Amino acid sequence: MDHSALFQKFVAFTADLHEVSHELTRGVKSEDVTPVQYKILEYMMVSQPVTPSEIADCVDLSLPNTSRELRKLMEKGLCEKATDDADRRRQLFRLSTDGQAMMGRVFAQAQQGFEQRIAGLTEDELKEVEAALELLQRKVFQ
Amino acid sequence: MDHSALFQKFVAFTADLHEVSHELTRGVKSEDVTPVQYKILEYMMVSQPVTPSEIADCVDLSLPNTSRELRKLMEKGLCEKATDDADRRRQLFRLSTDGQAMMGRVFAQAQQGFEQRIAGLTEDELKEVEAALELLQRKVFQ
DNA sequence: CCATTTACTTATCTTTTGATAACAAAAAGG
DNA sequence: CCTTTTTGTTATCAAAAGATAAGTAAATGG
Repeated sequence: MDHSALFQKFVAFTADLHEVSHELTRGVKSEDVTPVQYKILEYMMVSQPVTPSEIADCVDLSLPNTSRELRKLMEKGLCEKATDDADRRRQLFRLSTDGQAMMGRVFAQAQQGFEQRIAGLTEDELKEVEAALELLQRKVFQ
Repeated sequence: MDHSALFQKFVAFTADLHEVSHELTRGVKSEDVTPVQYKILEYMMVSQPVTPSEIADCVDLSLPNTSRELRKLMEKGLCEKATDDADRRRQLFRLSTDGQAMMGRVFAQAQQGFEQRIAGLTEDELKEVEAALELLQRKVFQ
């Protein structure tokens, strides 16, 4: 198989997915968070609680800037901080009730957009989609 | 099929792909362009020539800000401007020789990273990957 | 103990990005 | 023609994000 052609398809695919996911989360701008702050909240949504170091790693932010954004998120009442009892240097951050609610709304809206996209598919086609997602993750993303 | 479960998988998939593509284009930071400028160059790479309006639409930038970034890219010698003869209001932008060369390097590096990821796959598996990409584009991205 | 390392914070400054107003030139359409 | 619309530019200001220096407190490891 021609690896270059496959790479081209991968690039086009990536561009398309990026556009779709951007469209699905478009509504977030109405809420009062910046893009970087949203990325932090999204990360908290999937792995809670998290330390500033973990966030800095995964969101690709310096530790001082992570600290600043976390402070802003706390001021907005979207997340909470607690000291780790096992290691009192570590700070554990999690979404507050409001933060959970907000991210819940965002995900619900994204899911609704996703549902519309797959609305016309049959059961068999849905299974194909699921299989394709799993195959790409397994073979390409590792 | 459970649509919520499928959506969860889609979210995880999107996050993974985002991470991979970020890793593949990591080396661009060494070149002297900002993230927004890189997006413009990437867009020019796939569709040339482009007008400021088209860029503004696709890269999600206001027209004044697009104009500013295009000026910076021209100052850096990465793209060129020419007036459309058919409609002299329209400005046609394309990559300069340097710009082509730079994006060529970026794509070559990304392709190299991609090759490593698929290095262990058999011919049949590569065909599966290609089929999965096409299926998702057809059924979900439209 | 005590020096060193780790985890985080605060403060400050620069760069990048976003938003808006005002303008110019070409085209479109009576 | 002459008004209106389209396309793009320039200028300016504010907000967001990046970078770096300096400092604190807790843990680690002789």
